[in-house]
Amino acid sequence: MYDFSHAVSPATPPSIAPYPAGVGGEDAVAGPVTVYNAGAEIYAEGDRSGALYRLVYGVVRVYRLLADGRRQICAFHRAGEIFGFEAGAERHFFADAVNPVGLRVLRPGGEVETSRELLNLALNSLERAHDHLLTVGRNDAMGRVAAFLLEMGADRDGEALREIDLPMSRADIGDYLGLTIETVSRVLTRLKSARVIRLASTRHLEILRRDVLEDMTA
Amino acid sequence: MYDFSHAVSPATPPSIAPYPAGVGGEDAVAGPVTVYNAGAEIYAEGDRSGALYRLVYGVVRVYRLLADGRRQICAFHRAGEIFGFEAGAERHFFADAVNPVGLRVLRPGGEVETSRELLNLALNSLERAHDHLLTVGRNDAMGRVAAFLLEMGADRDGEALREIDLPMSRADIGDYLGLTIETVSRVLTRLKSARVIRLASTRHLEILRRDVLEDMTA
DNA sequence: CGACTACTTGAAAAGAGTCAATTCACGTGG
DNA sequence: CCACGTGAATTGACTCTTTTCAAGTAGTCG
Repeated sequence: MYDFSHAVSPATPPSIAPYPAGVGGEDAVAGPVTVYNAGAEIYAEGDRSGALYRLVYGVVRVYRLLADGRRQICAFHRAGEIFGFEAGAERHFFADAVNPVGLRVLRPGGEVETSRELLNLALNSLERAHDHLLTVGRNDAMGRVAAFLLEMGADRDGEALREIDLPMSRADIGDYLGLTIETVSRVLTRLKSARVIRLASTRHLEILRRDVLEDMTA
Repeated sequence: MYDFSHAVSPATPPSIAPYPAGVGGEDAVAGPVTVYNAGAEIYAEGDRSGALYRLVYGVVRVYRLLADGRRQICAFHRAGEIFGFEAGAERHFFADAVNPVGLRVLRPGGEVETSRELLNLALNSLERAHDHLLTVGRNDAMGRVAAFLLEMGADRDGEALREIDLPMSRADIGDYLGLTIETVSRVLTRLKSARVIRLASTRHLEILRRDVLEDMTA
């Protein structure tokens, strides 16, 4: 089930930088941009899978929900990224908008080239999943938050950013890293006290000592 | 980019069984089986990627090594499984034989069908990675070990097995689950005391109460 | 039989979680 | 424009789990 009721009709398709070019390349016949409000669901577990999405702006969280309400966020996606890969005919994940989001639905044809590019995209997703597993599996709370900040503190080309906007809540960060919100908060406070970061406000920070963060990630 | 440049052209498009079907089906003109001793390296970080492997028998561990010696095992592969997917031209992982292993090297051609099947295989790997992330991210020690036992206590069709052989060490299990060997050992002892499992020997056990294990996984 | 490695067990310490109380930030309405 | 209410974030005190460090035991291979 796909609820578009909250989706506003696309304003103007913002032009975006070329990158994982290919499927739904920018210059190609780009479909309309669908817009979602913060918190709006993009797809849910049980939905029929198949469609892929290219994020034009905003941040999307992809997650699983457990019977007891616990949540594991698998990934945060940002502008330019493509998400929505699924192994089966049905979705096993939920995806929704962290903040206002605009995206394009990609409708892959059956061409050779497309299939290859899909493979590359899937392999990139796989790599990210493994990186994330490493973060969660082999780091203490400090290391996980450090890894998260470094991830958010780099643009898509890996270029380091000094200022970071965190559109997601502490709860989102906790569910991404396998920590409680209290622990996330305490770690950020410690990093602030140690002058590794500067917290301009709760959702906006500056990295003062990137090297220290990198050392924590191990 | 997925580099097929070194891939040899496929002999005969193998007929494929339904499921993670595919590339290098058993009955097709299968290449020679390469044999590895326990502990032998199949590939290493930095090796050129591209080749895929189909495991004929034995268990393979795929892992990452950190600068300080910590290790994160991403997956254990068993007979029938295909592994070796990588996003770049170079491998980011190590793979070696847990016990004596036999495998076939798969050489994908560039055909449409092949590329599609590769995509399916990659998506299955992705799904497994996400399952593993969930295990490690949202479970305590008991839950992780329970999930591990259920994983090892099922054959490739998901059929439940009562008796389990664990070819891997406690250290392997710990590095797979993000736990220390002591914790793994203690949890197994607790499960034994609670008569959830029976430990015939350190590497061989029997699941007495599968339902209890399932409840722990949440 | 002896040496080596894997595994188990125990006690103490560290880390993260839980519960609870504030504090903060922001949007709403007076 | 300010007061208030709501949800988010922080902080504190305490508990519980897991790690760490240290023996000790069991298996295995020569």
